[in-house]
Amino acid sequence: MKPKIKDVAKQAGVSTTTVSRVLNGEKYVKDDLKAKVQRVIDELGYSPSHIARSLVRQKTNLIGIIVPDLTSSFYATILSSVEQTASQAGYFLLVCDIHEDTGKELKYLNIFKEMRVEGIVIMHEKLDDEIRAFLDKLDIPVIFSSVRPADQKFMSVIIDDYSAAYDATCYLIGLGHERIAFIGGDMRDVTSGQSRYAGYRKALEDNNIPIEDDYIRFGDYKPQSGYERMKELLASRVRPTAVFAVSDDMAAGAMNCINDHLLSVPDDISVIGFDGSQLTELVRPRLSSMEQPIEEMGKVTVLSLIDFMTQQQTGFKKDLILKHRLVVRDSCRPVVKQQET
Amino acid sequence: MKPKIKDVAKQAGVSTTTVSRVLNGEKYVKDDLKAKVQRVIDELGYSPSHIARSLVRQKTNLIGIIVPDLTSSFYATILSSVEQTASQAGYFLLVCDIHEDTGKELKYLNIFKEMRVEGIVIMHEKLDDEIRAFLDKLDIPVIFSSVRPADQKFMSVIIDDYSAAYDATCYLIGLGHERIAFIGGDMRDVTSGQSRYAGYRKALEDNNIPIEDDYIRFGDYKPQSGYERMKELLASRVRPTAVFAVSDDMAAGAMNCINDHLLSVPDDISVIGFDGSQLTELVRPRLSSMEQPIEEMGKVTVLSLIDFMTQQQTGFKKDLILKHRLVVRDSCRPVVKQQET
DNA sequence: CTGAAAGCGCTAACAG
DNA sequence: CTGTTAGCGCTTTCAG
Repeated sequence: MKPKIKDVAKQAGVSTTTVSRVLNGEKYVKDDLKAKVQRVIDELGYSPSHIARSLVRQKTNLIGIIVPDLTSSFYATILSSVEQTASQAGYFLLVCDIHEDTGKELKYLNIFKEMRVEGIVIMHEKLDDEIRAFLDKLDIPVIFSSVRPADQKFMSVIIDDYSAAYDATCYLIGLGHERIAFIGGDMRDVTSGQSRYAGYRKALEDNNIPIEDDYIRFGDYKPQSGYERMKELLASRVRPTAVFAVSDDMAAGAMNCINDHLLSVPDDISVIGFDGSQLTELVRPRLSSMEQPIEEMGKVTVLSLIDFMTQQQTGFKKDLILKHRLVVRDSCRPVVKQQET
Repeated sequence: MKPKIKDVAKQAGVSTTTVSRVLNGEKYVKDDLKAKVQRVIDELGYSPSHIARSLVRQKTNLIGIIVPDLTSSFYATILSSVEQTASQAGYFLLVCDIHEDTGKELKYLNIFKEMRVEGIVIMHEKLDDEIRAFLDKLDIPVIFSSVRPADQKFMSVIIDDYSAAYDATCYLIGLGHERIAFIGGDMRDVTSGQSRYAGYRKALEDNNIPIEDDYIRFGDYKPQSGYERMKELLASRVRPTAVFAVSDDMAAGAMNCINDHLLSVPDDISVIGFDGSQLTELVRPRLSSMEQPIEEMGKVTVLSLIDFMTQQQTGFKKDLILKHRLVVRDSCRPVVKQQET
């Protein structure tokens, strides 16, 4: 089998303690001994067992992460940034892609616990009671990234989704639009569902634009749903002149739908997305979007989590609000006031 | 601190052995004892330490995976499928995103070894000598996914990239195209670089179409490079009538470039991509592409790896070749023979 | 059916 | 500077 520290010790004619010391780069080992031990280690191809170490050191250097859907570039990009930051800090990532399966989430949370991960990041917020209960009595630091569950108990790294949606809508209003349709997300999501919807409504209200229920639809953040909701929107008695979709994927779907109906973006209808994904530069016209600082979000998530893990300060937990930013590209244009009442 | 098996045993008035037995669902425990132990476990919120278990059982249930770039939807999608399959089989994933950093790869390979992962999947093939040497003397099963390093020593799950590229090119030829440009990948990649390039050349040769060096460019699989290589291609003395890009991302970039030059896809230039990513349905016109069975690839990768891990049959290692498939969408059209010599 | 005892591979006092 | 001695938390013979 694999060589163990004992084998190295015997082979080098020293005690396991000494081997352990050179392994961990401690001083107080004579240079010649150190060299000899190192040579034996290389010869044997010895590699210390992280497992045994974890057991005695009570430290695994593991972080567990729960992603809703790796197939989505938004989550994949955060994950990438999270991995980057974690590995730089000497932590390793145990990844679980739940694919909307709550059962799998609970199972993994349990596994994370058994694995003695030192921290957990969660990227979705549809917490059912069972999971909430589990999290409540869990003594491992948990941080939410890009979402914020209703409970105040957890730390979150997010943008101000309400303001971001408000700002996006105001941008459209500033361009002269009044018939502004909204393609929202899942209303069970407080962050990306409810908050963005509320921001949209508030913007209209503040500008004295009546809210037209017919212009409001909800999708699942994916392109296909954007396409289909847009199709419904196009069937409205009076067509909207602008659409705000709360994900770039849905916005892209909506754009395609508009095109397939022989209408033009932005000449006939302006479209604005949300997220600031790579897609914005790939579609034509390029998609204006309310950008989330995705990379930074991943980075801040891990850094805060590690902070939380090491400081042991179970009290003080605060949300971290990152800044959103409107990136104007080519998919929106001032409304042509043709049919002013 | 966290309760341990000893605490449960004491609390329930039994030995740790008994607790261990109910933990592992063994029979030979009286029902009343089993019930009592279970109750104590719940009360204490006891969760067995996977670490300690791994140490004694010599089994970690861990699989390490090395991804070149999670930001790419191709890899993210495979990863998703890999995770799905692994978790169903009771394995957990330790993920490393190397971001083209060979140093990080070696570091992670070492960590995987220390972690005693039971298997490793690698999704890129730029193996430098150091990594190759490391892999050679590693006694953990390794499988490559979507790529195949030059060495015969490793198992790979791939498509036949040569034939796929050949077929894609023949499709264009079948449409009457003769001025077919090629936007390749990294020629250091044997699978997606060299093989696809060779397939392209062979298809032209077999059809007696002279190979025009001016029509051959190489990018890095990303949209931007597709855009830029296309720009060069458009500057050719005689414009190509079709372009074969070896990634959908580059194909999409090329399409945008063509559009930005006020030319039309497919009226002026046909474009075919490679991979079969979600992007193909998102761009307009929808992109015809040589599709890789991405989901299946992830699944087969894990299943074969586990097979390899458990069978311990170090001999028989064979590549698994999955089938590619041309998916025709709207980005190609028969050439208009206007300037026949 | 149940428990005592011996490790899994390593580190951490504590002596020398 | 170096080695001895206990464990880390669990499973697993081997008796009873």
